[in-house]
Amino acid sequence: MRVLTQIHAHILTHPNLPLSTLSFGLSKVLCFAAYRNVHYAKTLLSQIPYPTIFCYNTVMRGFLSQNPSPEPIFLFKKLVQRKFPLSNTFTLAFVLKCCSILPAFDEGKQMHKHVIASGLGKNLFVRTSLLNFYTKCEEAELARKVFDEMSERNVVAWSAMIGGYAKMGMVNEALGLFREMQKSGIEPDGVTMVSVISACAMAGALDLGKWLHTFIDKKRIKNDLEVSTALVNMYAKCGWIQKAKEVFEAMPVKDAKAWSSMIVGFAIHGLAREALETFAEMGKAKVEPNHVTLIGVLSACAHGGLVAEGRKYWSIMLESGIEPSMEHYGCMVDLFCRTNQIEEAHEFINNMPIPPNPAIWRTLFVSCKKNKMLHKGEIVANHLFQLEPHNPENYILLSSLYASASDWVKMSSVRRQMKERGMKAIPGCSSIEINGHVHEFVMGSWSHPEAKDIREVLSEVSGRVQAIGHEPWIAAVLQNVGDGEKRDALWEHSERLAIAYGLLKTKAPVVIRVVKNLRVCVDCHEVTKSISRLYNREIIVRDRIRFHRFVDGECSCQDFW
DNA sequence: CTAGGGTTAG
Repeated sequence: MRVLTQIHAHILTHPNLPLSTLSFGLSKVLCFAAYRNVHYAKTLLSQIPYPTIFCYNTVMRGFLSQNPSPEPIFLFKKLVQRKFPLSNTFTLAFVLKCCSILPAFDEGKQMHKHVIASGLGKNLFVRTSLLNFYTKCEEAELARKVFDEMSERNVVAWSAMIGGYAKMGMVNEALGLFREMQKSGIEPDGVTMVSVISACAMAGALDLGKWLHTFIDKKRIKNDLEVSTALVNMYAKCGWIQKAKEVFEAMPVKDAKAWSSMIVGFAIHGLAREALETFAEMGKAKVEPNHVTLIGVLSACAHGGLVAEGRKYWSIMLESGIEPSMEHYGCMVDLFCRTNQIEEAHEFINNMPIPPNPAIWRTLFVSCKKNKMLHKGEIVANHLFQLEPHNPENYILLSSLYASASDWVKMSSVRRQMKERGMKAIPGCSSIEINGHVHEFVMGSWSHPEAKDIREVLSEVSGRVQAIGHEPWIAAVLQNVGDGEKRDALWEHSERLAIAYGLLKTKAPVVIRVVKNLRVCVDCHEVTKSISRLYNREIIVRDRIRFHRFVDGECSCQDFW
């Protein structure tokens, strides 16, 4: 940098240099400065008599290589004002990238107009940047429009759209587009695979995920750090933790993200000891943990009920200079709550330096409900309703607090309020993958083509479960109806429909794997334990938070979830 | 000098 400033000074102290030489010299200095001190490069830009578009692009690129900054957008505005020099495809790509990083929706939309006006809209780089910008702003339809209007699409364009869908949570769209891509004859590469594997991880689609893994080997797609990490994550999120571990151990190089995936994987399976051992190994391997690693470690402690360890890792986190975020606080609150240290949890929340979010209050609320602390629960609910007056989940929770205390008057009142405000509960939904197809079951809905057979299986299961003395936990049903109807309602819970379908379509020793959008209720948990013993089947249920592995009447969570 | 990728509480 010192040399650069010397050259800069030299150029400026020779006023008789021809203008073109001056410009050229300063541009060269700017180029070198862009990555070292981008602000210096920006100053230089203003001193160059007639800067080329290349100079502007270089400074923009410099800003993009650093922390998120709107500078490239400002520079572009200058370009537009001065009408010189004219933008090229590189400029547009850089500015759009800046808009997606921030993200800056309005500026990006403006850029779309500039793209059209510039006549460079057909350029692949520009279009892909535009498409990526829209997905980062969660504008699925606008992104898809940009994609559909492309006259030619390469593997990058396809990957951008597939990955965009996956990140927006539109898993089926992502997987569907991957199939279309194959039909179109464009060969997927490692980047494409990472996006598709992530979509499988979200959907819990193990069979498809396994197929993709074979596909990678067969097509000799490079199994780099990102692909392997995505596979570890996918196997963990699809319930096959041993395979996740196997892929992880075979990785020649592991960075913080790879270690974090493995630790988080163990955590959601309730394998706290394994998660902590892996964290220790990570230390031995001299890989610095990041904030996500610590989320994994702390949530492992929470899932395992390890309070002392949780506190220990909390201080380790502070010592290693990781500033605790909402997620870290959430893990600690969860840790106290799961071990029924409600006062401790509440105090921890009150001492948070950042205002607690609804999720944190909900954690505390659920704990109050479990411990039948009606009064405290109402106080916590107040915080929740202040922050989120329009979230139906909060109404459901409060009414379940009253239901657990058999206070039907207050329960109905909450239900009525909910109805009056036009709010609907999110219905429970479970899915099971059979022969590569994901079958979805919604609570109480019998729209599946094989509904009749499923009913038969369920009534047989229900008979056998009751015969061994299962008492339905009817407090799980919120409706203010007779106990008989509550018993029936329990048998329509979505996970039972999915498990019944699994029993119907597969035979032992095939593992029944179910993914649920909400948490499992106490009664379903008990019933699934019984099914695993009575039918001698391993059943793995991924609920909204973690895994339950049912084998021979026991669950891996040891009734702690 | 340009576009697409992996880990994130409840």
